[in-house]
Amino acid sequence: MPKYKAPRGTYDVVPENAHHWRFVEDTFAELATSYGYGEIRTPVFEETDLFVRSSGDTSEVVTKQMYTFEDKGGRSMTLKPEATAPAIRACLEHSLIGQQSQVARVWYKTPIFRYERPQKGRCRQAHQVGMELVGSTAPAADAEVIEMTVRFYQALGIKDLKVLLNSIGRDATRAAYRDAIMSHVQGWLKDQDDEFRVKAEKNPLRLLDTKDPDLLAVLSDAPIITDYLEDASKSHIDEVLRLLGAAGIEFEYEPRIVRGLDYYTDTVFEVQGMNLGAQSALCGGGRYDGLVEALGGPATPAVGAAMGIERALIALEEEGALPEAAGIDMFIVAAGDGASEQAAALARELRDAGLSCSLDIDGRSRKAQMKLASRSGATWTAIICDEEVSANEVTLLNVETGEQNRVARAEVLARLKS
RNA sequence: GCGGUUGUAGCUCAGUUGGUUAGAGCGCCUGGUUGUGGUCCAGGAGGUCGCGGGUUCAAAUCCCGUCUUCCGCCCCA
Repeated sequence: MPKYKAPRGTYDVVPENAHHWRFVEDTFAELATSYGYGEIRTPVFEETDLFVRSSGDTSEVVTKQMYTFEDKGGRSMTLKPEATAPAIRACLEHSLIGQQSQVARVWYKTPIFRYERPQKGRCRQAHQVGMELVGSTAPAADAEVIEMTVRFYQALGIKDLKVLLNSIGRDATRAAYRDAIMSHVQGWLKDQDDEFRVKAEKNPLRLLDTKDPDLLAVLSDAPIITDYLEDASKSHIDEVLRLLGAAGIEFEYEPRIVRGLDYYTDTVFEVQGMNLGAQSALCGGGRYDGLVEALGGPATPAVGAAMGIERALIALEEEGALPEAAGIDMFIVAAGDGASEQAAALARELRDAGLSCSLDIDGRSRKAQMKLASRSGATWTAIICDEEVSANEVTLLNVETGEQNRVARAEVLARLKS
């Protein structure tokens, strides 16, 4: 009916739902703060090259999904399709990292933009929270980030999930494994259409997370990347697994997990929800020891993760774990001569004292106002009608208990606080 | 980007083989009854049937296009 609608793949968050978002965002902010992470905010757009460099110029995101435009100065800009590269860029720019042995821990909350075919849990403007731990090669860094993601979902109340973990090693491992996997699928690949051929050519590892049953069958006895790991990678992931075990984190080692962005090295992981349909990934992350250098900084190790807010909300809804909206403290019902002035004065007094309250401003009937009070979810209803005005009193109704008292106007605040 | 699906009041949906002023429930507003939400009673507002074109004497209903939704693929958070 309205002429204008939110663009395809976008949506509005209205007051009815906004507290769900606040819940997820606040939960993450508190968690990250408790781990000593500081918040970082970066622009919604960056130079296009930043993302091409970081995500890889053959990645799906870069080749097909970016919102790229030329600004009036002729520069190519892109709405951020992911949050890690901008965060690292900002850390470098402000010298939060780059000094020797310097470790930075940052968290963020941001929209991301990808031109995709919308589906449930997949929007063109999506939102993520996430963190980056930059400057450490220690397996404890990987473990810390993974532990944080798990505790995040625990804190939200999402129970139905699993943590999938893998190591994809470094360049040498991937080169060797790429050859191994290609020769394994070669026979099958010959009879396939271009879709698989192109994919295999660009990045054979991506064949691993296919849903195609034929390919899955072919892959069932394929070599696994774990057998190609170099000693350093092997001992690194072993230690990560040991630390997670010691922290009581449940996970599955899954050699078929790979990531879509090219910058990952060694540890990669994913948290999957159970009820999300095709968009099962709640969270993705891993180690990216080459990214800082690729963005022009000194060689600096790093590990991080990003969690989709929309998907967390879907998971919460599926599990019936969305929080109730908090009501205001008081609704003031006023009817009769001088009542509305009294009500306005009382409202000011309450607000000065840090309490929230609302009232009717359109002169509705007492019944209508009582209805508004009920719907507002207020803990208290104050009634100021003729009798109360002349006696300089207020009737206080505790909505939960049904208890009701007339108290002197001056005592209202004290009564609420007791 | 590919295949499919959806679209009628704020919400959930009816609307028969094309046929007069497009309906219901819930919600919303007003009044009445209980000093005061709830209940009950009476009344009311709100839709160019996603949008555009076509066929027809006549289109929510048939055809074409387009947008949107959701599902699968793809991709990923």
